[in-house]
Amino acid sequence: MDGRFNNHPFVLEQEEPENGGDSPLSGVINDGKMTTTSSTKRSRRAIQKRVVSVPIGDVDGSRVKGEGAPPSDSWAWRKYGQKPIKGSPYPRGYYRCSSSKGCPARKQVERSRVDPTMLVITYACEHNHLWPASRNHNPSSSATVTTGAPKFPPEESGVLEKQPEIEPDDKFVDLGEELLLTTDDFWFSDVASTSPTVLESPICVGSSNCEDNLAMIFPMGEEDESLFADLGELPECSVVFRRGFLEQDEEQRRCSLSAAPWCGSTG
DNA sequence: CGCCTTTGACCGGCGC
DNA sequence: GCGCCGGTCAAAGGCG
Repeated sequence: MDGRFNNHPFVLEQEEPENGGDSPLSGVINDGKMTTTSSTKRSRRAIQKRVVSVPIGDVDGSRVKGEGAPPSDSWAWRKYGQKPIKGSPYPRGYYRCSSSKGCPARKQVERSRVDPTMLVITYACEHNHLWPASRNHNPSSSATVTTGAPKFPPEESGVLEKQPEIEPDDKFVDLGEELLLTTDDFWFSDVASTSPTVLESPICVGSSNCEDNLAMIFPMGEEDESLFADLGELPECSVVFRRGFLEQDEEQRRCSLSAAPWCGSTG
């Protein structure tokens, strides 16, 4: 994982809260209230998340609403909460995927403390449905998607020009009980397709599972089937998610902004 | 009419 | 055991 993702000048990284819990970042999923099925004993902090830094200039184009304008990814997000974060002058907004009712996908949007011009988006949980389902499903009827209508519908994914490496195809195909990944990485396609300047990288710092995770995310060849089989059993969240530290993210960003695209490849 | 945003309250987890 | 902080839910209001 030596910065194999440092293609992005900005940052992103997620880590495991092994610090003992100093991370100001807390998990999102695992809320026994709603998703008791998973019943993962992991504490909130143990949740894997993906942090993405996005220049506000790129996202605010979709819908500026005060604090952190939710980046316009291809999904419909509904804000369900906002809270001031200790130590941060900016509040954090909590968004939930509104494309699908049962979609566990969530994300936290907050402005970077160090770089007010940057938005730190923390994704948690993956969408359990095809692309913009429900309302935004129809490109022609692109409703008032909170953060933007599906810019790159699966069918038109081929139009992608800015992210040739990313193919926002169907993130996964819901075959009943299994979630099949039909493309490289749903997370990527989701985030990447959001804005051309989105910076995100699934960096697994000092994580032995790193490669494993990556394997789940990127490589998708003939082993797809077997992989899918596994995915079907694995909670999507635990498959591709990563935990992260906003704190670190900021620090790293700071570094990246300073010089290196990304410092502390392994924390 | 339906959906989304906003705000306050409540709950759980973690640290001291 | 207590206090603090983060995260989520629920209700009300506004807008399309």
